[in-house]
Parts: sequence; structure tokens; C-alpha cells
Amino acid sequence: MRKSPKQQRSQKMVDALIEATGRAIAEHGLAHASTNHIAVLAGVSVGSLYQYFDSKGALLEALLDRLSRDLAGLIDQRIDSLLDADVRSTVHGLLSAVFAFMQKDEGLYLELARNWHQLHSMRVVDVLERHMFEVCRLYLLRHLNQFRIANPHAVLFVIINSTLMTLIRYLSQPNSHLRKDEIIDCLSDMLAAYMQSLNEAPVKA
Amino acid sequence: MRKSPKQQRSQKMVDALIEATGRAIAEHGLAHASTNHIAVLAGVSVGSLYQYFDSKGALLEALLDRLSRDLAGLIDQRIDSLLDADVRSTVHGLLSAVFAFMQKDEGLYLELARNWHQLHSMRVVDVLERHMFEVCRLYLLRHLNQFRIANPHAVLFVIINSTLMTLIRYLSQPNSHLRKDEIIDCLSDMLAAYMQSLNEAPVKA
Amino acid sequence: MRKSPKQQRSQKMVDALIEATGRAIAEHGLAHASTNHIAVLAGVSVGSLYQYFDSKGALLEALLDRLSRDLAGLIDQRIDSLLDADVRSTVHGLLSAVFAFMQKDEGLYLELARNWHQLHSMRVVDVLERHMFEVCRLYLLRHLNQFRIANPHAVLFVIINSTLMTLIRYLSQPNSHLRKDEIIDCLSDMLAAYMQSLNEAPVKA
Amino acid sequence: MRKSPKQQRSQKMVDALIEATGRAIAEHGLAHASTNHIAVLAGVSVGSLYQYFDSKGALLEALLDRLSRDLAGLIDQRIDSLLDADVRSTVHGLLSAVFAFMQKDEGLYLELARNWHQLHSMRVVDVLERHMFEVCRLYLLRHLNQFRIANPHAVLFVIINSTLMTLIRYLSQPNSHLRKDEIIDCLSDMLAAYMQSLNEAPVKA
DNA sequence: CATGAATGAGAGTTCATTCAT
DNA sequence: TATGAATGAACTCTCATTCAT
Repeated sequence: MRKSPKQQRSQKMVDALIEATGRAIAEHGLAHASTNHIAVLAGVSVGSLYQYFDSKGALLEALLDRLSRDLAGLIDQRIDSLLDADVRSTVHGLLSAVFAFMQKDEGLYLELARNWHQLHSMRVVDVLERHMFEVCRLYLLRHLNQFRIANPHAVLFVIINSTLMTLIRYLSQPNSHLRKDEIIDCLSDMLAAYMQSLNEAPVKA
Repeated sequence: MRKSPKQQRSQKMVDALIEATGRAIAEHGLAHASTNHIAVLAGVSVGSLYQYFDSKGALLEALLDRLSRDLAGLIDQRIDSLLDADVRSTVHGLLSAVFAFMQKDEGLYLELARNWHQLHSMRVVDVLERHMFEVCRLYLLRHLNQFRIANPHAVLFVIINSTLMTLIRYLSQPNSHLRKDEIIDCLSDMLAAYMQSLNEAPVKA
Repeated sequence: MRKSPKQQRSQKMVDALIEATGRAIAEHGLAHASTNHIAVLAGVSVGSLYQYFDSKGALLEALLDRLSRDLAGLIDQRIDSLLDADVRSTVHGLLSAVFAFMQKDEGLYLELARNWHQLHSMRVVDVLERHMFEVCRLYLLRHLNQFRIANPHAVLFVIINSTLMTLIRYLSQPNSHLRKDEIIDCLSDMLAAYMQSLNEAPVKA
Repeated sequence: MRKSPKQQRSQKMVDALIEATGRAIAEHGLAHASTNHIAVLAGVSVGSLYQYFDSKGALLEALLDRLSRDLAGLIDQRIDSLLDADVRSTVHGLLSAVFAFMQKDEGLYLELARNWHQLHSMRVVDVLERHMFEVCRLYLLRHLNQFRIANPHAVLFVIINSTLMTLIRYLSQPNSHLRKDEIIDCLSDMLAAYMQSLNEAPVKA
């Protein structure tokens, strides 16, 4: 970012541009979301756009960062009430919250998720993965006596990404015949069963 | 495809172009893989490219289709020996084969997987998902007495996509500190545990 | 047109581009008048060309429209002084004016007329024909008692197009041994004789 | 033409290519009538096309030449029966024949006339004009005592081109509400009246 | 600071022409 | 002699970026 937004006005402009970027991608796909179009959607000139962002790439980065931060914040909001619950309830609660989140802002995030494959989207997953690692660490600390995990790094990687990536896959499909609560239920069940099994028959690796 | 390649030479050209497309994307990313660049990599002229493919998009489709077909074929090769095994062994076997596959062709597929987010990659997942659905159906028929699944559509969606998408995620990371057999083990364990649990406490949905 | 030219500068650009288009066609023929070439002649970049015109076709349309409009305006200028004269004088006056017009702008229009066959030039004739129809209608109204025309549509079509198309044909020839006033005289005589004859022996159709 | 067609086969090929050229232009317009397309329509390969014609331009020239020759031949066929008639009947007869000609060959020539403005079509008019000059000369010789023309070059130019160009203009319009016999009648009347008037009040020039 | 007209490199695509078979 | 796959220059058009106002 060229300028640190010192004034309210600047911050608003930055926000408007990021949101416009999201909206432009949602409408036209990444390839046809031009800087001019973004500027129009944001209600400013292209020149102004370049006063706050070095390049189109910087705009995209900022959008993905905001998306990551928003999703991470969402998790943090619920974390306290979820850390005490059992695995199934925790996963269930988190996924429900994510789904709810995706539908706000007039479906902007949903539309973005549908254009997921066009975004340099792994950045968001990276951030979320790191965040979820931390959440999981906290969760496991609280339930220390319940779980004995031989290879926590790999297990957490599989758990977190199975959930996130299946969610992305589900959201990427424009017309699925599956309801979101069916997906949430199955994912919750799967993770609960896996966590349960880890105690009974420890992982070999 | 504009011309049906009747001669060996033509088929070779088609293959060369598809491979060059893969290589160009792997090297420079989808956005900078221009038709001219692809033609140079394939050792032919742009004109030739357009004698065999209607557009750049058609080339990409062909590449993704070949990737899908190759991966589907890979599954089919192993299917007989895997259908009789238990869930864990089956998943383990399949994933091992996929990993092996990704490393041939001088790592082209691996590099493609790393650029996954730039591809219209859901096409491949679509095909693989459909293929895996069929494989799972066959598997469940053979082990009819072992599994009672209340909501097979949702369960299969979660099982298949958890595996595929986690795999993609793993392959997308250039430098993971996790070894591939750790991932395979965990995924195998998770699915085995899930399948097992379905009999004991049937899904609610 | 992509942008409505709000400022003087914009209108100048539009004009420069249209004129450059005319010049490019006059110099190299329609087939070799590329957008880049036109932009260079206009002293701007290709990008600017496409900010003011949607396509090369739109540029050509604009050129032809300007030509039509200019010629139509030319007719309107003289209309009052011509409507009262006899047929011969009217035709004579109009054609003289057209010839004069073709020689201004450093002979651009003359050169365009010589490349006539390469233009989608019927558009200009269409407009001029419609305009001339109206002029002729006014003329006939003023001389109502002189002419009784059985099939006015066909007669006007033949009168107008004989004049226009013969003029075009004459201008298309780079080196004619006929002087323009010879052509004007003959055309005037022919139309005068024809109009005269219509009263004496009405058309059969 | 690269080769003088020594054998029947060659002549057939040349003819087939010229006709295919006409058909391709009639179907797709000059700009989109590619050599490959022409070759396909002619039932030969592009390579063969280039054995008989140096370039696409040469093909177009040959087509226009054939068109000119065919039209000139048409005039010659009727010439004897027309030279003795009065001006009106002669013009009427000639135009009727031309219209009939345009409708043979499944309307190929008609379609070509509609694409007239895209052709380098003045070549045809050139040839026809020269031919018509000769015909008119013969006509005037036979009716020497009837017509006294002060400026025969200009008069013939206007007469011939008024007729030809108005005809072209009429044929160029896809949907005219005027019938062809209306056009023929008016043109005949006009020329007859003009010729008549030349005796009464000689041209001034 | 904001603007948006201007830029121009580079994209995808076409097609007249050639030449090894 | 006939073929048609291969060529590549040239085309139209886009859009991230700049800079005079």
C-alpha cells in the first residue's frame, strides 16, 4: 500500500476500493475485473485507486487479506463458547457461522467463493489454516485428557483442510442438490469420529 | 478441436500442444501463458496451434480433460485390487498411486497442482468426483453388509472431496514440512474411522 | 461511440480520428488501413482510438456518416436558391456544388471517391438518396402544375441514382478525358429532357 | 495466371475456382472469403489453387473478368435484333436481358451484385462501359440521320453510366419496393427522351 | 490530492502463402 | 501434379498504468 491511511477519508476509500474489487470479481470474474471498472464501482477515479494501491495485484492481496481477517475474526468471536464443547458441536458451530458469514453483504462472499478458482485464493486458506491451527491447539489444551495424538501436525493439517477445502468445494458449486446443513452434519460427524478413533487406535506414523 | 487428427503426426502435435500448455502454465502461471508462448514451447507456430484448437480456452479444456482422464484411468487400474480391501487400505492405495502419478512427466503435474488456484480447476475435480462416486458405489455394493449409510449423497460428497481437496491443498504448498505418507496415513485413518462410525451411530440428516 | 466528447479536446480527437481514417483509406485502401495506422496518422495511440470508437467498423461508419452529413448539408445550403429554378438549372447548380466540395480538404474526399468501391459506400448513397427524395418532393410541390408523374417512386429513384451514381463513377476514374462541366451539362440536359417528356407522354407503369 | 490451361482438366479447375470464388464472396463477403474456403468450395486443395492463380487477387481479377466477359457476351447476343429498334426498345431489351442474366446460376450474380461495394468492381464497369461505347457507336451509325450529337463522348458516358450504375444501385438493395420492370421502364423513357431532345436543342458544350 | 484522457505493450486470432510429401 | 499441414506477419482490441491538469 502506497499510503498509510491517516485520515478517516482515506480508510473509507481503501475500504470502498477493496469492496469494489470483490464486487467486480464476483460480477465479471477476475480476468474481466478491470481497474477502471473497480474504480467506477468504488465511485472514485482510477488515479485515486493508484494513490492507495501500487497495482491491481496489491488490490487483490488486500481483498484476500480482508477476507482472511474477516473469517478469522468470525472464528474468534465464537471461540469461547466453542472451546468447551465436544468436537462435533465445535465443528458444527464453526461451519454454521462460516455459512452465515458467506451469505451476508448481499452474497458477495458467496459469489467470490464461486470464483474461487480464479483467485490466488490459497492465501486465504493459508491464513485460515494458521488461525485454525491455533484454535485447535487451544481446543486440545482444554481437552488434554481426552485426546492423545501421535502426529499432531499431520492430523491437524488433514482435519483443518478437509473441512476448509470441502467447504470451498461446496460453495464453488453454483447449484448443489445438497443442503448446507447436510454438509455440516457429515463433516462434523467425520471429524468427531476421527478424533474419537485417535484415542482408541493411535496413528501409526 | 478444429481438425480430427487423422495421422500420427497430428496426434503428436495435439499432445505436444497440450503438454506445452501445461508447461507454460507451470512455468509462468495461467495469466502469462500466452498462445505464442505455448506455441514456442511446443516447437510449432501459433497458426498450427489454431489448426488444432479453436481457442486458448479449448487448449486449457483439453489439458484439464487429459489430466482428469489420466487420473481417472489411474484409479481404474487399481480398482480391482482395491475393492476387496478395507476402507483404510483402499484410501491408502489410491492416494499413494495419485502421489506417484503427480511426480512423473518431470513433475509437470506437480507444478500444475501448485498453480492449481489459477486453473479453472474445478473441471478436474468435477470429473474426478463423478468417477469417485462410481468407485465408491461399487465399493459399497461389495461391502453391503458392513455399512449402513443414512444419507449416502452427502456422506460421499464429504468423503470424496475431503480427500481430493486436502490432497490438492497439500500439493499446492511448495514446501511442506509434512511428508506425503503422513498425509496419506491421516486421511486413510480419518475415512476409516468415519465409515466405521456410520454403522454405530447413524447420521441424523 | 464509447464516450460522448464533452470537451473541445475530445471533439478534436474524434475529428482527427475520422479524418485520419479517411486519409488512411485514401492512401492505402480500406484493406490496408489498420487501426494502428489510423492512430499514427491521427497522432494518437491505438488506445485512444478505442476510447472514442467501439471498433474499426464504428470508425468507418463515422467517416461515412460525416461524408453523408457534409454532402447533405451542402445540398441544404443551396436549396432555397435552387427550388425556384427550372430542372436543368437546379441539377446544374447542385452538381457544381458537389464537385466543388469534393476538391476541398486537400482532395481527401476526391481520393475517397476513388477508393469508393472498397468502402461500404452504399451507406452514403442511402443517406443522400433519402435526402434527395425530400428535396425532389419539395421541388415538385413548388412546380406542381408543371409535372404530372404517373409513378413518382420509380421516377425519382431513377433520376436521383442516375445522377448520384454517374457522379460517383466519374469521380472514381483517376484520369478522365472528360471535363466535369461536360458531365454536369449532359446530366442536367438528360434530366430536364426526361422531366419534360413525362408531361407529354406519361409513363406506362 | 500461372499456367495457360492446356488441358480440359485445367480449364475445368480454373472455372471451378472462379465460380467458387464468386460463391464464397456471395456467401461471406469479400473480407471473409478465404482462399481455403474457396478451395473447399471448388473441391480442390489450396495448393492446387495456387498452381492456377498467383494470388487471391488474381482470383478476384479472373472472377471480375469472367463477369465482364459474360455480360459483354450477353449484349453481343442481342445486338443484332436491337440495333434496328428505337432507343427506348433497345434500352428496354438490354436491361431486361441483364436482369434475366443476374438471376441465373442460382442467383450467384445477384448475390455478387449485393456485395458489389466490397469488390474492386469498377473493373467490370470499365469493361462494360467500353463495350457499350462500341455498341452505341454502332447504333448511332445505323441511325445516323436521327441523331446529331454535339459532344458524343460526354453524352455516351452519361447515358451508359446512368444506366449501368443505376442498375447496380438497384441490384445492391436487398429489398426494394420497386419492381425491376418499373426501373427498366423509367430508364428506357429517360434515355429515349434525352436522345430525342438532343436533336431539338443541341447540347451547348 | 483527485481526475480521467492518454498510453502502448501485448493479448488472442486469422489467413494468404509455401513446400515437403 | 496434388495435397493440406505448417507458417508467421499482421490484424483488432484490452487494460494496467501514468501524468498533465
